[in-house]
Amino acid sequence: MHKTLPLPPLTAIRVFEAVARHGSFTKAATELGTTQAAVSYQIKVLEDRVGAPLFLRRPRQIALTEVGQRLAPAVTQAFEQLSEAYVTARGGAQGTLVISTIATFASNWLARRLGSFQIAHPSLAVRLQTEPHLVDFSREEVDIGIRSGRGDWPGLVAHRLINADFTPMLSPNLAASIGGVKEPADLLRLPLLDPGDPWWAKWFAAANVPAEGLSSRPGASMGAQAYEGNAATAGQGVAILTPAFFAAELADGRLVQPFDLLCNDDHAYWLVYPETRRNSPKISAFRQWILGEIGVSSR
Amino acid sequence: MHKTLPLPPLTAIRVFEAVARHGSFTKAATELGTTQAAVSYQIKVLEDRVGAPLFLRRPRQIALTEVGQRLAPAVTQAFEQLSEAYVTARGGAQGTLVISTIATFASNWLARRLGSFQIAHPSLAVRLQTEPHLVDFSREEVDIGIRSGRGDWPGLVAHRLINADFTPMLSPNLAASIGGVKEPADLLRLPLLDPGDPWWAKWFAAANVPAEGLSSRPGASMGAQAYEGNAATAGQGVAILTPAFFAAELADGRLVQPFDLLCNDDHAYWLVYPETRRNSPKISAFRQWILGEIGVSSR
DNA sequence: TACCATGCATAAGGCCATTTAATGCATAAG
DNA sequence: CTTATGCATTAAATGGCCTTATGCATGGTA
Repeated sequence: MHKTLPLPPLTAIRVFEAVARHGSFTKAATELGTTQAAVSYQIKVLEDRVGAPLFLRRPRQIALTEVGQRLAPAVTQAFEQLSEAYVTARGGAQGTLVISTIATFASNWLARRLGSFQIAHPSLAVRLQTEPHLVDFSREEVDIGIRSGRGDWPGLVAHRLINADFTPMLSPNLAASIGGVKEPADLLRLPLLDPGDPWWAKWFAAANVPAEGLSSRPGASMGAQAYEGNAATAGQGVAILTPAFFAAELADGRLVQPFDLLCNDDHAYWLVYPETRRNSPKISAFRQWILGEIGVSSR
Repeated sequence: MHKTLPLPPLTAIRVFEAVARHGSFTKAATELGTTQAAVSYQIKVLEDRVGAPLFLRRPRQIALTEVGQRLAPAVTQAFEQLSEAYVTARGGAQGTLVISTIATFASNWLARRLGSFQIAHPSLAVRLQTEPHLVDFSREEVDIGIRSGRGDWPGLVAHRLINADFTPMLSPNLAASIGGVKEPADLLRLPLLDPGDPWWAKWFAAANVPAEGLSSRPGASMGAQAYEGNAATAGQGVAILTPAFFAAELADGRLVQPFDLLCNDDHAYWLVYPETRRNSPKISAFRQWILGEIGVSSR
């Protein structure tokens, strides 16, 4: 077993490296953005530690001693390696954006638009992972999250993206099958998708339609808007959905929203990330992009 | 031209290296001889600089992030290189002792005894260089000097080795050739080596012998005691020499010192080295050795 | 389930390493 | 001989870093 010799102060080594490279205290000071006196001091510190002079002080010029000559190349190399590793790490840190979100948002909103972000930031690799729970940024390697909630997470910055509004939606054909949906109560004559969803009760209450025993009605509980939206588009029933997630279907007529009445249960979808990383370039880039997208789509 | 990205604080990098190696803030703190809080602080500093977390904080355990994984090996390697270079430089600095002295001292005193120093310090390589002038330690790569003078050099430590006493010496045969040298004036009947040397005038004055026109007497001016000593041993004349330099010749009878009268001109031989290097191991070793030798030989 | 041990985060405060500014000194250049 | 360059040195100011103390979350244990 051998005891490791403690390294001399790294500041001194860094200064030495610069001096050795320039062959001048003054020039090294300039490169390091410090004063010649500080350089002189640090070299003295290092010489004390090494136990021998590192430079010969000739008038208007210094020269490495043998000891200095042996030390300098290795030190320079070590610093180059450090610098390279740091730059690489920093680059890598900025080159991949990991997004954690929930399946609904990913498939109904993000998937369609993410391409424009990647085109705008070709050097950024995006890794999209869908997870059921809000990620813990201190434990998982995730840059940003998109989650529903109230926007009050401690330590996190949260930007409201879209409200979790909901309203019934169905295919035009299904509506026509009963001669059109004129008033809320008409919906009860059609199969409801996932009738046990509390959103139904809430919406019918807001519409002043008595609707008991909803949960006992037949209907599959699929639990994710994406699936229910597909089912509704296929004409299998009426779904209660968030319009913002089905802007495309509404625009091209695959789905219709028979009533303007929107409900919401106080939740919204939020973009979240740690406060401490507010200024990370890739996070800023994504924030700027997604808020822009929201602005566009809500017009 | 590319602008070099300034490295993050090296303290933080060093701490990171230890943490990455141990996989623990606490253990790294122990290795570094500091507190866990300091480690936590430095890691945070570095994470700010890199722009991304380097560790995932799992309960009772941390793990490197991808960025951290990319950074860690290179950093460890760089520090190993630094450490190795430092140890090597330090070893080299302590492994060679450069002595600058004058020819007389080297040949008449040092050469005979240096062997015992090298035996006592087999790992120390000794480089002996003879130069006419007192070396400037800040300009020449020299560890210690041996010079004559008054011992009052600013910035240097000076140990008095031997006094530059002088007294006439000659071979026993030469003395016998005139029936023995009984009193100082007898010397004037023999050839003097380098009669122009001011030492002769000084010594005869001290001996109360009138001796004018010494410099006009024939005789070679060799200027170095070593040569004059040899000439005297060979019986070519009387030399005025420093007894300490000819202890061996006096001991075995090759030379005799006819009179006890010693003169000196206020000079002495000194061991000198920079004050700042007083504690350098190799300098201490040499100082201890040579002062010991002086003690022995002056007994 | 309650309690204890482990490990990292955070806040406040102090200290010392480092820096700066000013000056001196030696030498080379003009 | 004068000027310019470059390093050394000093004292004083600064702030980065460390320490102490405490909190928080988790995992192990009775």
